[in-house]
Amino acid sequence: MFLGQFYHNIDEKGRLTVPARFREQLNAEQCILMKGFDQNLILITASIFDILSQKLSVMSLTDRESRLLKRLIFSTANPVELDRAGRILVPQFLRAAVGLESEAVVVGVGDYIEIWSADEWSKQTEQINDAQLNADRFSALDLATR
Amino acid sequence: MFLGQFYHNIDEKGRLTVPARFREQLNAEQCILMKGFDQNLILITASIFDILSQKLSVMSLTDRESRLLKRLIFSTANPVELDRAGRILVPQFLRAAVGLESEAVVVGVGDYIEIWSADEWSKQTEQINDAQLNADRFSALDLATR
DNA sequence: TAAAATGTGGGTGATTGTGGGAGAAAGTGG
DNA sequence: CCACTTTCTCCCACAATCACCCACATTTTA
Repeated sequence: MFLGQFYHNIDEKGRLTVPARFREQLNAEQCILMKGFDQNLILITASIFDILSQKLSVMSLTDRESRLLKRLIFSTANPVELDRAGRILVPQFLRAAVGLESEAVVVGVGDYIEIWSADEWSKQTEQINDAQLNADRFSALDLATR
Repeated sequence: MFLGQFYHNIDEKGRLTVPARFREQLNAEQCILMKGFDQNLILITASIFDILSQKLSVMSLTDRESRLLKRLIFSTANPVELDRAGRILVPQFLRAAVGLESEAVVVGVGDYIEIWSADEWSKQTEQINDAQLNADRFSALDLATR
């Protein structure tokens, strides 16, 4: 499980250090880097990506929305590997797509990892920290410890 | 069960001593430190956190609210361990999120533990101790001894 | 009163994040 | 097909941080 948030730099070559805590889970198998559904990138293991792609492949070709979704996922997906220092290379077109320059935030979201520009992430946390909104969201989750 | 409140210092390295009374219950399994729903942090055992994360993990990636909810929970959660002196390391971004500097209050709240900055805690106790408010505040909650 | 437990601080070696250099591979144009 | 530029891959170096250990004063327990 991927948890927490880490502020890391992207260097001039487009390399991004993956937090050490995440590496062990990622190094075991191949990883996919793709565009997310918000202004972010998603980094997932190949096995989780397979689950997604199987769900996509049963969707109908005649449905316009499902074709769009397939394009979004498959056309932006890139296999990536960690180098010896635990970094991935973020392709230029993905950096451009989400406004990633030098400051990035790597966020653990359970089964997968999100990568944000520092600017976009601070916009996110503003939404996340809106207490009143959260009260409503959590009531939907029925959050009890027992 | 976690009961009581304890004033402890956070040192320059961000370490916080967990009250000795709480340690035995926490040492038995891994713990998660995450942002709470008020201006505080929450320390819970992994087994309770798992209940939460399972509800979140089955939610769809295509639903905007689900993605926000996952971010809200997972991005602030951190696995922590007690060092030999019974302390946890509170990540810098969590300290910043709730204004934790040197003086902290560790509060037992039954199934979990809350961590407050001394300032925020005194605001809390003011509310709790405000008799005028308390007269009717909880009337909607059904609390009986049998 | 002695012994054990607790909260607090600091030192040290290992790990982590970051930057840059050199050679290999790939794309480009003549 | 060959030179040339650009990109990528692998390697090393360094600074900052972290995990682990020990020391010590104070409080609690026997």
